[in-house]
Amino acid sequence: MIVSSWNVNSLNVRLPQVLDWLAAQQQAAAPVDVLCLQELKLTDDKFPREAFEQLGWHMAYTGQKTYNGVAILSRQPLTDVVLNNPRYEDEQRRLVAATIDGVRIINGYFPNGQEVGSDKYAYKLAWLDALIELVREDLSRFPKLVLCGDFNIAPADADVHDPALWGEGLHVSPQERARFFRFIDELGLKDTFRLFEQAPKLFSWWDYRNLGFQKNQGLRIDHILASPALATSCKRSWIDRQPRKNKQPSDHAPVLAEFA
DNA sequence: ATGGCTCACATCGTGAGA
Repeated sequence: MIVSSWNVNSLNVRLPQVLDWLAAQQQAAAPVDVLCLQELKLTDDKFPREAFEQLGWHMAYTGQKTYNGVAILSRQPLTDVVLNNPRYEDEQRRLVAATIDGVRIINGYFPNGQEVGSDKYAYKLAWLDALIELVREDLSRFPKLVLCGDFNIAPADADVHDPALWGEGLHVSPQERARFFRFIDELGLKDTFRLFEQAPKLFSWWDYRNLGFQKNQGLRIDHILASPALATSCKRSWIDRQPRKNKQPSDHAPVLAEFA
């Protein structure tokens, strides 16, 4: 099973690119089985369900106008679909979970946080705390579990193009990183990307401004975490930079992980 | 160097993203 995650920054704008990307993956030796999307920026009635259904995809999604919105597309049917975190009252549509072929998939668009110390930052931390409890609970029911999406956290300095520049700011602050590592150290999840030898300076997001992509001034903030029972079968984990080279690209690139 | 770009909006400047 290949699981992928892509913050598309408006599914309205990016739908043709998503369809192109999926078609290209179909040509690969091991095609994508699951695609988790974030930042749909559209309400459920505007979700392009038919476009995906025609291609045989099953899906679950929850969206809102202008902001947020998440979806899971799957070749196999989804069961036990949960929209949002039942443990956290939230107007913002940031979480969708489903079980696919015995694997629990939790897809999140984690809050940005805007600025360390702001109200939105406090919301980010509280949202993370509630997610940790949700994942803890799900792990007891689903030994094979994936937590993926746009975490808006760069876990380590290796995930930052210029650690000195970013300092302890948003996406790299100790409080955000501490929560990321609770998934790892406390719940036992593995950052699939770091299970393998990787080249330096590989990122999943680059600022639109100032030629960020061309200069590779990016962050690795999109992640695929896997439970211990699943991580043992992880064969590779990588980032597909290709779509970031598209005309009118998302500022994020898809991340992928293959499980035997 | 905090801007620069891109998106959405009961748009034509503003807020948000990261």
